[in-house]
Amino acid sequence: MKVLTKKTDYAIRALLMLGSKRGVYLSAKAISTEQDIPYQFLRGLLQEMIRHDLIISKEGAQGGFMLKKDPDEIPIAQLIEIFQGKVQVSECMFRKQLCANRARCVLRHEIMRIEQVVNSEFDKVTIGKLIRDLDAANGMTHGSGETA
Amino acid sequence: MKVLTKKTDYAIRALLMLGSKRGVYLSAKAISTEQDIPYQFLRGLLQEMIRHDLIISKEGAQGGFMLKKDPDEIPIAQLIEIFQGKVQVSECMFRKQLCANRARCVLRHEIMRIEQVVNSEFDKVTIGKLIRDLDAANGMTHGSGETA
DNA sequence: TTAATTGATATCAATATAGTATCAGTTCAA
DNA sequence: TTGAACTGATACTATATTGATATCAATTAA
Repeated sequence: MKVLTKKTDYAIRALLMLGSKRGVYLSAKAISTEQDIPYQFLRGLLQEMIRHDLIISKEGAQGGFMLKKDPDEIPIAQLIEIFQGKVQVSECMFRKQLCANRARCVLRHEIMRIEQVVNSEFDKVTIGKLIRDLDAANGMTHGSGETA
Repeated sequence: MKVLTKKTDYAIRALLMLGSKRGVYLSAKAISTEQDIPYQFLRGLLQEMIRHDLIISKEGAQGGFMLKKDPDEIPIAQLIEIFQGKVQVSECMFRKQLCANRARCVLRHEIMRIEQVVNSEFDKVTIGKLIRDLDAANGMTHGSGETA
């Protein structure tokens, strides 16, 4: 069971890079090279993140991408939702079988509870938090701002 | 993001049925009909569960399947692992990028922590617990042992 | 003007998921 | 002792999802 697909993985890494260099435009090429993400694939992801108001872009030479939102307001739960769809345990598990003739379905309830736990965990981890964790780890042995 | 695939979903339902009728062999056909699971597909799942020592079978007329383990010792985490593979956040997320030259990787640590939370939640829910929840719900309006 | 860039889309390949078909072997019961 | 009701095993097909590539137009800075 793969929790994060490549799309989400790549998107997080791109955002970490954008979040580490605020105020300047980073090109898709630069991100692709630095993070070892397939160029055209990454561009699709960046477009998708523009549509979701996470980043902005500037066209033309010296153009690129920049964070639009505060990194602390980008939980990875949101990225999972964008690139993998909302967390759902299964389309309508148990419903036909068990919930047909009663209002409340304990199984579905149980399953939904887990769904919420999972989501809340992914909500706690934001791009901002990851950047700080990363800086702290880098700070032990390197100057700040590094990613490798 | 789909947490349970059809395989896991069907397997859980089959086990709930087997767990509700202990001591008798239920045929794949009976389970398939009752639970509305594609017959041959179900048979594959049952074989897989035999291999994992969850159930036993008896061949021939009046044959079928029976639980081998105590329902309380079958967490759905195990079924997810069997039919969808171990829960993993991503193949080796962040490792190349961030962990190359240091022992500890805070990001990976963060991600692994979530992995454990998810797993522990799925460990808490066993087939036995689901059967009891189900019986309790049925008991409110029906005789016990019903599944629909 | 031109090289560096994004916007938009079309296409493709690989993998995973879901489902079907077939045949051999076993067992119960008439 | 035969035949129907079963499981064991395996091969196959269809569809969806994931991962990746290619192309061309439009924009911008130098």
